[in-house]
Amino acid sequence: MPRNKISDIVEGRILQLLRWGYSQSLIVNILKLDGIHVSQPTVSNVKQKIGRQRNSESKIKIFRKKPSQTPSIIKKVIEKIDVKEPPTQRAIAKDLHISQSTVSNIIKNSGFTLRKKQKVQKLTSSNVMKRGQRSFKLYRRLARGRYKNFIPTDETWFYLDETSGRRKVCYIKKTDPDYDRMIIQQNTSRPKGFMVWGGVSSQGKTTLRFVTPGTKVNSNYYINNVLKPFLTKDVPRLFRKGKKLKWIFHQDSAPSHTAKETIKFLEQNKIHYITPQEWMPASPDAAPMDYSIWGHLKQQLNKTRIDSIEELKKKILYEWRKMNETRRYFSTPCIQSSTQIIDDSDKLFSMAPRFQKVVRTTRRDDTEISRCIKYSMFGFNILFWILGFMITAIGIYAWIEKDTFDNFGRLTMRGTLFFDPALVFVLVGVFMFCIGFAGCVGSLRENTCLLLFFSFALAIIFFAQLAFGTLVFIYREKVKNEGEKQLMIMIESYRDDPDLQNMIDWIQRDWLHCCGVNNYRNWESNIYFNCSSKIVGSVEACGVPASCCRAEYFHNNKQCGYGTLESSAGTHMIYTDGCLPKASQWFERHILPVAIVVVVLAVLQILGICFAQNLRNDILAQKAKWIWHAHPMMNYYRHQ
DNA sequence: TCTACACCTATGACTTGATA
DNA sequence: TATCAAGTCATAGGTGTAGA
Repeated sequence: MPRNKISDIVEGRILQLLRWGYSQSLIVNILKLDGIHVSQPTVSNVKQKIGRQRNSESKIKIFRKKPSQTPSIIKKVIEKIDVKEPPTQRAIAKDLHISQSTVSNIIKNSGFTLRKKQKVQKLTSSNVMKRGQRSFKLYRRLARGRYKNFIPTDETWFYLDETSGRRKVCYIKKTDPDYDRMIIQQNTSRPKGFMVWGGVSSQGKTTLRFVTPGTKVNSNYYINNVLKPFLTKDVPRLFRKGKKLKWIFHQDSAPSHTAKETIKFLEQNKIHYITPQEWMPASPDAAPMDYSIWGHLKQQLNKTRIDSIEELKKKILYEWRKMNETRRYFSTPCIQSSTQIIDDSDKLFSMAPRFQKVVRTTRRDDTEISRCIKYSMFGFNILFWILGFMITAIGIYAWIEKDTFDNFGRLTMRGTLFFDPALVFVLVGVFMFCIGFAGCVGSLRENTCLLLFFSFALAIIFFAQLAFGTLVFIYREKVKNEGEKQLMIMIESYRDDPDLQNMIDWIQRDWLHCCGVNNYRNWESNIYFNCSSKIVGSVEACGVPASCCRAEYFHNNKQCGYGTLESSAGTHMIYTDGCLPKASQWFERHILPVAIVVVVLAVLQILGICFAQNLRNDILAQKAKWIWHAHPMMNYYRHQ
């Protein structure tokens, strides 16, 4: 049962009644009449509570077993965090014998917020404009895996005071005027340090080159002490001749890099390099050395305190060597950084967090387009394409040869259209041509739309064949009757279409050695071979086509079929069996080869669909990267 | 019958270890 | 380092009961 605290009004009413001398039970009854339900112990508690308050100097104190957030503890916590370099919460908790969570709660309740001190990049309107002009061009050069050929290089300063192991956090109050700004670290004047040059690529990293303090890094120094050793030692090691990689030198637009002498040296040595016109200043995504590698290295150095320049050099070399295991991420032209960028109007907008996390990543990105599948698809489909083209050409030629206008006229004639072999050739050829074109060009040009069409068309053909086969099996009697009817139409049209005639002749004479649909007498249905044609003086009346003649008679007498339909005539010179039963027998005899052909066709179709989908998925995966690389400005402008 | 007290439960403030 | 869930503890209010 929930217990609600009695209100101050009820408490005041009880107190008033007690002062007037009413007993506790009477007070309960009086309050009941007023609609207030309290128990007698409650009245007793009020009486005792007031008594305690009178006896104590202050209000009722709340005693807890282990009060942690006491004023003194809170004060101590605030004293510890409200300094330039506060200790960790864990250390504070250990010191004050409270938990880290309690420290966190005290900090939060006291109105403090944690801020990480970071250096920030200043992005001028000029930088913004250059990004807009140059980003697309640069990212096009980096796209489709070409970034693997790049060697981004850069110099940076390492200072002793950056390696003191100091924490880069501070606590700030909402009332602080700098609350909405990042805390910008200021370098101390004339710190002890030196400059280091280095570079990374998908093939590995260069040797670090230390610049002697006090040396002037001009074009001469850059060529002799950096570029020449790089060309003679690093490049042969990283890009061996067998790899055939056209490596591209990636450097920023420092004065020594863009000097005429340096450019001349690069061109004389036929080095492909990023020109000053392509370089995007202050762009974390375009300068992995500046915003990722050096940052990572400095982060590692900052963890320990280093007291001398020599020690710093050793530590840098040690950390540089350790970066071997994460070599792959060097090849990705994007960085992990929480860099903030300030534009001219001092507005803050975040950019870098949108970039991929690559530092310390262990997951490998091995996705690429399979060349084997791509060129297999291309090779197979180009044959299919050429074959389709040839079949179409033959069909069109045959169709035109017959009589174009007559053919167009016959398009409207029901029942004979699909028995035109030329037209069948054209339709099949066009279909093969389209599918072959889609598969061939789609795989070669990595066009996902064409590949989708290709796989979709193949899938439709496959399922249509499957459905056709199933229906034929289920309705085999009906199909047989319908086939018989259509074949009879073909026989009736024998003299109307030369191609149809050639086809029927080939079936009867060369393939099945048959005559008519069910038997040779089916030819009576053709007007030219029907006995009634005798009236008009047709020589073929009461005969069968010459293709019905047995081979031994056909060579000697092309008219061996004449008169064979007459009742008195002999049939020993012609085939008397119909083509339909003969065809049935042929399939029964060749069931194994037919089945093999069907299975091979089905497998080829399924493989075609799988290959096309696989290739399409690979392309989409690569495109996702390409789109990301090609439009880094999308994220950038979104924050303006 | 009245009162004080023990005991029980609900509630809320607080602490703490685990974990993201 | 922040946050969550579970546990701890004090307080308020209800119930039952012993004692005056």
